[in-house]
Amino acid sequence: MLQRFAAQSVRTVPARTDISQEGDKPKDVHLIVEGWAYRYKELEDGRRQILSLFLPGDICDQNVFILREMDHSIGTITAVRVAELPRAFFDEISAGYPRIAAALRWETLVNAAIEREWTMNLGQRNAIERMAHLLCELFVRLEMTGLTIDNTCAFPLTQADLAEATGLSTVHVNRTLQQLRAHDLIALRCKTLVVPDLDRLMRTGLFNPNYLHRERDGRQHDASE
Amino acid sequence: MLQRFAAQSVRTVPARTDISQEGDKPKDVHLIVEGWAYRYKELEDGRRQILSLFLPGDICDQNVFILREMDHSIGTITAVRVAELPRAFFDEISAGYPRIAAALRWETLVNAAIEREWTMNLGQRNAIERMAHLLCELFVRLEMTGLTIDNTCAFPLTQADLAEATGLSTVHVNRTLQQLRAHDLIALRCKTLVVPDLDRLMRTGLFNPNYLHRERDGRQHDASE
DNA sequence: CGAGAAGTTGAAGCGTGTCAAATGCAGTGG
DNA sequence: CCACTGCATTTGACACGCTTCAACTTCTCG
Repeated sequence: MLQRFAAQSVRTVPARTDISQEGDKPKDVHLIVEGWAYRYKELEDGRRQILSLFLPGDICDQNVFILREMDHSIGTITAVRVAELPRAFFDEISAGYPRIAAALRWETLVNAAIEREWTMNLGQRNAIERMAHLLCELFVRLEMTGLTIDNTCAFPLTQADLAEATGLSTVHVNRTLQQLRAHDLIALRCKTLVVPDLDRLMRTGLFNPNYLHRERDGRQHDASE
Repeated sequence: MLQRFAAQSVRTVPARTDISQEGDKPKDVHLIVEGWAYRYKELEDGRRQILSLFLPGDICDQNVFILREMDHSIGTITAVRVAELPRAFFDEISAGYPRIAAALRWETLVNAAIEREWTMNLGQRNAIERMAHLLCELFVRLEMTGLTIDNTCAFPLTQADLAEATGLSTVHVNRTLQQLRAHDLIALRCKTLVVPDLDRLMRTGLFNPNYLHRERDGRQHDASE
């Protein structure tokens, strides 16, 4: 359903490039068709925090055009194919396609829930749990979009990226990954992640997938109830 | 504009009570009319994280009824007067009141931005910065709703609450507050916060208020552009 | 084949957490 | 009005998880 509209204007952005920056006037909304991107923010002194990761199928900032300026930046990790959804697209949807509008609202809610779980992660989990949790989340999200094969998925993040996402230093990320490897919880080499036993990884990350609301992709919501 | 609808069903919830809990089926959306509340989540082993604070005028979880179950809980800090907004309310708005619908979407976006700034806070700022930032945010938000008098506001959070919001231990919260007091950045006694020099507090918290999008309350947005 | 980026390692320091006990404060009942 | 209870705040001593710094190694790619 989205595909039809999305096909409109797809462009390719190279790896490690900003799609939009803090302070910009928001224009289009971006749908990630292929590749990985991330939302981040930085302090004056250079400290950076990755706030969310966008995987194929994710919509970056629904409704942003309502705001006067962006309060964060969005950058790519890999080369990314993005569809640019103009404001008119959303107006049209909300005027004539209640089912799709509901699906979009559902997407927004799930993204918010994911961001909250990240806050939980940073506030309450220690390094190992935090890393395990992040890896679980990414694996499960990729699985939902059919981007895993058995217990394997592509994993383009560097250890420096993981550090900015988890609020740890790169050195400690390295040591944490080694610990996870030592316990056979993951294998991570050559931009490829293998999770031999997802349940065990979930347990070490205190990962409870409820917040991803995997029920049935949010399509039924306006139909039922 | 909201008042009219909100007046419908206002009820009072005592302090330190859950309004809704993780796992519940979401029903109504809550508008805080008076008092403070918070969104939180906890791990199996009891660690708790406060994810957001709701002040008078805030709407707790727009559109939640789209989800099958709550992925977090909401509880009160003080006694709270809440208006319960039924699903029908939102349907009505989005059908016939585009301006209000836009204002509601704006509210959602600002809340999301605030939650993201909290992630930034937990991931990148140290104890002093973190605490200073949180106090700045609360002070400014209260100021926006006219709930400050000069440089003073009510402040019902306990140090244990602050600990759960900042991801610090209560002991360290206590020491951090003492440091802030020692530098004359705050005075905090008897549930009252005084900020003698907001600019200095902002600087020590690396606080940049952009993310609150204070421009003009989001009312003009559907009119202009 | 060379150069820069990504990953790895060790040693030392410090910011926060933990534990435990003391103090202060508010509400309750006698 | 005072003793009693329980919660919030404060303090000290100690432990440890994580950061920092700096060097080294291994990959990746032109």
